[in-house]
Amino acid sequence: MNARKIPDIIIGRLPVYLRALQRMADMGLKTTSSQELGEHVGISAAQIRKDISQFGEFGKQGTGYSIEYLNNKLREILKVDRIWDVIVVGAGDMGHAVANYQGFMNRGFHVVAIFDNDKSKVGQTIGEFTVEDTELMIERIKDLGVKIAMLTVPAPAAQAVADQLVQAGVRAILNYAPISLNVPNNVKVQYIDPSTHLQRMTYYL
Amino acid sequence: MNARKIPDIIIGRLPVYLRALQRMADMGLKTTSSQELGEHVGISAAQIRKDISQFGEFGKQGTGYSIEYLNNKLREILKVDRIWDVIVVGAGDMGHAVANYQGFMNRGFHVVAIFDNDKSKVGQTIGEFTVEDTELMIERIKDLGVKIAMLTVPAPAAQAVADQLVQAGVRAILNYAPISLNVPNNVKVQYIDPSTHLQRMTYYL
DNA sequence: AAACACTTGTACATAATTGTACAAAACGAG
DNA sequence: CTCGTTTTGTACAATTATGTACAAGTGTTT
Repeated sequence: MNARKIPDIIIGRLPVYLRALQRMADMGLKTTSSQELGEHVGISAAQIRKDISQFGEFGKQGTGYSIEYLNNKLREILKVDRIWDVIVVGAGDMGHAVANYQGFMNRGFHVVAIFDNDKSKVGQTIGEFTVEDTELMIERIKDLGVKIAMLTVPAPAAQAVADQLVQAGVRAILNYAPISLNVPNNVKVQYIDPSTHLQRMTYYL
Repeated sequence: MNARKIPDIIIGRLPVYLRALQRMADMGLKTTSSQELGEHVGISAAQIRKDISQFGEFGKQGTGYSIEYLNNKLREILKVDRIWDVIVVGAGDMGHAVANYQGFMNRGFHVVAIFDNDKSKVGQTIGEFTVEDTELMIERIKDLGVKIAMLTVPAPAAQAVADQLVQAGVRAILNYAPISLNVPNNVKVQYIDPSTHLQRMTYYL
């Protein structure tokens, strides 16, 4: 695969480039430059060129990058040139919103099931899904072979659920609960905590 | 104020420390150490000590940090030792979830209004709120003096709404729309795009 | 076909971030 | 009160990330 180790900070920028490229492609544009892309995403042109060049020479001097080609390459690099099945744990307001969100289409993800431990929620329908019992979750995840989970349970329950997910073979967790999770080294966690994001901005107000 | 300029990467970690400290305080704990706090949040003890020491000498050798005191200091530094009014734009599934989210309490934020441009949604109730018309948004924001907005509109509408928010005096935007926003330098934006977060993890799968 | 404008990929320089190590302070045990 | 343990805050070193500058390739215009 990729010979040398790519810094995670670069990996973190690639989805942002990809999002902008997909938008350009949707608008029917054919080529772009590091300059133009940089203006869209708020990152310097040199940075973008250096990031992209970690993975190969995808541009052409004088003309820039083919949007379609770079788009495909980035999807390949990020392994979203396929569809990943994803489960949602927690059928509260956030679980509803995430399960119904149409924005995963075309980004490489597909929600296949939603779980909750509240018996009064089990069996309810959310969009096209029926809420399943958390008690059966580990087996279901193993059967489905799902590697990615979104966690929308209350904070006090999050670590216990994360432990179950790890046990079931999940390798990536998108955690909406406002708490840091402890997981083994081979499991990745990303955090979405609106309060944390807001607090990062109030410092500057 | 603070004499020297603090790097943004440090500011970004403070809300994570604060979240862990509030949790410890809720559990009735009185003191902690950079070591212990680091284990909770997954950051090295030295890093935490250095980050905190940017703002003063809040710890005591041999015993560590008073949780209550450090908690208060961080809230002060991040300016969440007060309650900030926040508005939500976009009354879709995500707008609903965000407006009803109870997790902003005790973190320094209070949702005061929700807007949508869809006339069929205007007037509907969401929890304790009544959806207001985006056409009247700028005036309402100015009247309320709101400085923080959460953007949960579809991507194609996001930039136009952001422009209106800036015009109304908003200084911090939490953007749930999957698109990069262009705003003046004195306005901060934070992004929440689950697909982007997921794509950052699939690279490692 | 020469001149020009544009743009990449990278070498090199600069800046920012993180890690290491330790003096100094605090506290409890004996 | 002395010794041993703990833990902070910081000086210094190492690493990582970003910015600058430019040779070289591409296409367009005259």
